[in-house]
Amino acid sequence: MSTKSKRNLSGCPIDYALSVLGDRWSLIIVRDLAIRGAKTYAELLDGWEGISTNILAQRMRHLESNGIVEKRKNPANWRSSIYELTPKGRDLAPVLAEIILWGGAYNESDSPKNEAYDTVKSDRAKFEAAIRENDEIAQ
Amino acid sequence: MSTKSKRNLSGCPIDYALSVLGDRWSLIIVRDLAIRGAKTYAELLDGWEGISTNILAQRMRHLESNGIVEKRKNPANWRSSIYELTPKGRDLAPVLAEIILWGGAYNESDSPKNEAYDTVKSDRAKFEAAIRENDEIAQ
DNA sequence: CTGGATCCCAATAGATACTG
DNA sequence: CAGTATCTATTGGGATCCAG
Repeated sequence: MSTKSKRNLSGCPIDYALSVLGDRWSLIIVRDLAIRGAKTYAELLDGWEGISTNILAQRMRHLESNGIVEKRKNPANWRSSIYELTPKGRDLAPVLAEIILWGGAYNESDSPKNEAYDTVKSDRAKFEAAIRENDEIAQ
Repeated sequence: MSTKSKRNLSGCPIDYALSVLGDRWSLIIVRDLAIRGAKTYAELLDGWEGISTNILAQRMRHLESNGIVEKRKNPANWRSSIYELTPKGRDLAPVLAEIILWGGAYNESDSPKNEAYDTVKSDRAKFEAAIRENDEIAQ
């Protein structure tokens, strides 16, 4: 098992980013935490795409060990945990912004309704600030 | 087989981008075309990370069918083909830029020597313009 | 109940050898 | 040079099980 980082041989910053986020699910999870306001395992499971439990658990471990997310106890409900982005994770805001702009420009299908997707286009600084401050602009 | 797009159920622009680029290699290939000046299959094979031949062939087909790259004959050498980014592919420049900035900020290892990585930091517009114009700032 | 772990099985990714 | 063929390894979905 081992949370061995998927190897970043070249030292290239893109390769490094891919070693942390370069799979089909990690960035979806970041998106759910950053702009959909998901906070718990159950909320992450119940996303738009339907990740399975084993993959989610594995990715959360990977993201945690790479300093993207942090897990803490929910003070309001001791049975539940709260996941949140670290500053390193929140620094992905500009990456998310550019991906949303590119994906929005070339994807034919309609985006799901989410204020954030409009915000990126109309006021990108606001979008990024919201993620950085962990304010919810979401859903 | 089939170059079936890896499914973009949710319509989310991020999910769309991931359906095209969300694996360990596609963005590496885009990087090699955009900033390392690779143009042929052999040059792509001979990158910093060492992709294997079957994966490269498969990804090139996927990228081509998703409108990111274009293949044409090399006018100077009829036995060889030239791959290049389409405008859609070159529009990934801002995404690459943000990834390089993020990866550069958090990756401990030294980046390989490439002018482009310095250019992003010092003059981002120049970096993006170079990719958009298909000028080589590379290696 | 929430947050997983486990198992089974299908589908993909990948290394290496080889070919038109 | 630009791939394909083959074989192995890893990932992923879905159901179920289990611990706090």
